[in-house]
Amino acid sequence: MKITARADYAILAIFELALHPATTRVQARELAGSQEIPLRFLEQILIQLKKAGMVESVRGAAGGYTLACPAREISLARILEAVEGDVTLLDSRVKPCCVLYKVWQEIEKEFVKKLRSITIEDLVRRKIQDDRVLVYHI
Amino acid sequence: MKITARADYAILAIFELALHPATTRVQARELAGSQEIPLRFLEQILIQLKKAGMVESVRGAAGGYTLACPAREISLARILEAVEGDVTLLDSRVKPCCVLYKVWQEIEKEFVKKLRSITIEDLVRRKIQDDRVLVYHI
DNA sequence: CGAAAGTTGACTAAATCGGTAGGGATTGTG
DNA sequence: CACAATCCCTACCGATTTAGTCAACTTTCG
Repeated sequence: MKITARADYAILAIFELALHPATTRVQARELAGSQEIPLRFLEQILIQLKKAGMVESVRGAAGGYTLACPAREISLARILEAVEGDVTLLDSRVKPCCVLYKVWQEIEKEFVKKLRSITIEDLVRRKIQDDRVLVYHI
Repeated sequence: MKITARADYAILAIFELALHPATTRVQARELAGSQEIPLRFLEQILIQLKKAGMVESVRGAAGGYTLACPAREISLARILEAVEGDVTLLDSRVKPCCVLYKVWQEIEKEFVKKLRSITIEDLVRRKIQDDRVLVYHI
């Protein structure tokens, strides 16, 4: 019932990408550095995100990553699905016959709905707001 | 992000106990049999539930388990806390500095609130209703 | 006392998690 | 062209968690 480090990193990486202008390429090394993610581990995660169509990459000397679609189209649910396979509370072991099963399904449905409603754009907007509050405060 | 078998079994066991009259003792063997839970594994779980004050046990030849409090006072959250230690989405690794942290906390809060609102009594009520529907249907 | 039942702690096999490592493919630069 | 920087792919590894088993012990009823 825990968010995995993998998922956490994936969200942070995409978030960091979204903070850069859409046209500039950001290198894995830079993403790893700014969010304190082990580089080699992040590279694996980025491959998953690429396969899921959320980031694009350019190889070679001046290569790097960019978002493959608007931040508004990338929800937390989408990222979790990409790196964890699926976003479900029950695994296949549980039999769909009992009362409890229905209850879990209800809870899961609500949970996923929430995850689907929060996008990277929301996170960016929140951050900008937070930063502004901070500035006012000084 | 999965419910563990342990937690699932714990809820099923308490649910099964709640289906019996409050005064009758139910043996671990019987609970295990009716919910298809490995007996030895269930015994471990029952110990945890006992320590958390949700079940009482009587040893010896005519021993067994009973609920230690009304089914209405046993929420899913309480059971999960008893067998899994805590009900949190983030582990301590995540640093509370970033925007994402706040978002996770919001989601977690909502999730736990839901788990706290569903009690074993609710499950029993639902089951009775389901069974009645079934009877009507025949 | 003896049988039935609960209790406990140690143990284990398998899966998952959080990474690391090596090497190959691709591309800009000198 | 050579080379360095970068991404990509596969394999591996140690620690932890999960799911469960086993043996031995204690308690209680008859």
